[in-house]
Amino acid sequence: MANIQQVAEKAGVSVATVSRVLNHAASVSTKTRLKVENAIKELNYEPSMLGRNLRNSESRLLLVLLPSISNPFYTEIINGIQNTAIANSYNILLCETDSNPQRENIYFNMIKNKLADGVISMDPTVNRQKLTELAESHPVILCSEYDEGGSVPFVTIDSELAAYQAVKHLIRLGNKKIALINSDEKFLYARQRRSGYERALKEFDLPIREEWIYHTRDLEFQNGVQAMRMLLELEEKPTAVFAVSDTLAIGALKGINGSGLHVPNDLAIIGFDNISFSNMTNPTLTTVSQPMYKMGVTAANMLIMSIKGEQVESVVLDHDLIIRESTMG
Amino acid sequence: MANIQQVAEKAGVSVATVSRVLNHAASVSTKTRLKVENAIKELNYEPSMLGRNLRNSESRLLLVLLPSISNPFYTEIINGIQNTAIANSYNILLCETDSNPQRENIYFNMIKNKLADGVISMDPTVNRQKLTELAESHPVILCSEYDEGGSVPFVTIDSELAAYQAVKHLIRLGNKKIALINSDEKFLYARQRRSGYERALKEFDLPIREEWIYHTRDLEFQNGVQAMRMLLELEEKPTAVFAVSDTLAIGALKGINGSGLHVPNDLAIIGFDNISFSNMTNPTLTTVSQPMYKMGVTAANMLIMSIKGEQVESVVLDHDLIIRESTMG
DNA sequence: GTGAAAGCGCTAACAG
DNA sequence: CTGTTAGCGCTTTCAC
Repeated sequence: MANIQQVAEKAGVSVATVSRVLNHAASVSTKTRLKVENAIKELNYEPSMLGRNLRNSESRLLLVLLPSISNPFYTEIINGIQNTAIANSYNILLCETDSNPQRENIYFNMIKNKLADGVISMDPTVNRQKLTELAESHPVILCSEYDEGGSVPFVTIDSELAAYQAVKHLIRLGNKKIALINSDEKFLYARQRRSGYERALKEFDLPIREEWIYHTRDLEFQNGVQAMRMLLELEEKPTAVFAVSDTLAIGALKGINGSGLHVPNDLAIIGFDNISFSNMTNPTLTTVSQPMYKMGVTAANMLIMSIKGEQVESVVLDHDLIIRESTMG
Repeated sequence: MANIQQVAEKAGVSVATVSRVLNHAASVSTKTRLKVENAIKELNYEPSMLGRNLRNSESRLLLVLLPSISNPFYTEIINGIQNTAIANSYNILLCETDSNPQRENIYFNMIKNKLADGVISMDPTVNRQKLTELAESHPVILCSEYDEGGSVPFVTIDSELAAYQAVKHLIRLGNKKIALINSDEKFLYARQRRSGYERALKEFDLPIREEWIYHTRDLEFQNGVQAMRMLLELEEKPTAVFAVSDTLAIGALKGINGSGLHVPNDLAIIGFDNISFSNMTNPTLTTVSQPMYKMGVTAANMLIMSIKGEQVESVVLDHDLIIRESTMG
């Protein structure tokens, strides 16, 4: 691979001039530019980002941290991020942390090392302290999951309200025994969604029973299946289930299908996220839709502003309850 | 952010010594090392990969090109790649091309620019000529989709055989009218799977009817739904369907569920890929399992060997037919 | 309008 | 065992 030196020699100019041509600087005569452009073509030259980045100390790369790409929830967000990034001449680096602190460290170092200009974290398991520390000297945006009272800007939805509305929908359908399939309450969204669930129950004077609240280890389907099995073994079975993610809800659906009970006739289900698969299940899944693409766009725009040194404010976006077959009993 | 110079000053040594400590070179006295390590800690120093990479002309980053992260098929492959990469002190850069040549170009340039050391492409829509050209001077491995008769090493499965076996399974169950939901036959795997489908039919003297072969635009669920609707409108309806991807098969399942027909009693379905969803559908989906994790591991190992300058041979891995409810009529 | 030269942060050869 | 120094590829003053 040719370098700028060789191009300069071939064109019979200095490296400075080649650099000027590359960066579309004004002060190059047409004649010289043509010579340089020809040399570039002939040598099949491509400028090295490494040299450029070192010099400019910017990489035009954005890091996107996510716990796992297996949850389709992230797909649309990433599209939003990616399109916005590209529109601003940035590229994105998708980094799966698998909630592994060691991997996390690797990626944090990439930021510190100037291999990336900023980071959008969607990983709720991320080490908060380290992230906050990083955010003091580097652009960081949180997406979806965030830090209550923290200093790092975020974009998210009102999880408490969304959960409240979802559960209220179940109550209006006549359900009095409503279970919650929650993930680990170390996550803020899990605490918020539980809180919304409880607010709705309280408002309608329905009891909050611990045995109807199941906590899963993570958001894989299988956990939903397992949760549902447990709930169906109870003396007093719930007549409706609110799951904090579609993956869990779909697993729950599977668990019910295996039990001879029918959704929505015997049991109503609501999920959360509106992943594409939630419209493919049988029955289709009622769910809370987050504006995923918009979240991605917003997060990326915030990050890019932050990289430019501008101040950014956190954003709370709107959600929707998408009513489908699983609550049409 | 401190640089190596400042660390050297603080420690009262030369930058070379600091570099030695950073790279765990043997020839540093314990006393000096301690001094340097202290200085590093005090200054909160992190070496810049940019400087290092420029010097070493390596980035220890591997590019992974995929058309879209929305197909869960890629998830496990990526896990395999990622784990292998990390075990060899590489990191991966996930790049969604959306089958967009412009994005592709960006990523190819990253390779040329030494921002990444090599690339694994899983994108069947990738510009073959450009990729082959790139492969002449840079490490490139194809994963899953490959170039027949091309020079770029690949790891894949025997799609023709897998399709043949899947269709044969349907025939053995007594089906004589078997439809194929295929993707665009510009893709090699699509041509191969069709070929396997036809071989099985011929072997049992079953007719190959064009109206039972449906081509989709891409692999999104919705295309499967659409395909199934078309097939169910035929005068002579098929009694079984082989779809070349689970996403299509799941869509087809959805299409059937909406029609009042029953799987597997009225219609059997086989998919391809064994994505995690395929076990969550109702009924669960019979499918061809590709060794996705192993494919990822193999591809990554091949790429790393190739980066080291070693010769690598293409690999064809084994597949399995996973029999589930959708063919248990 | 163009060139010479410094320097971004780091490593490695060489010298001592 | 440690320091000096050149140089990776590029951009950007500063002269001319």
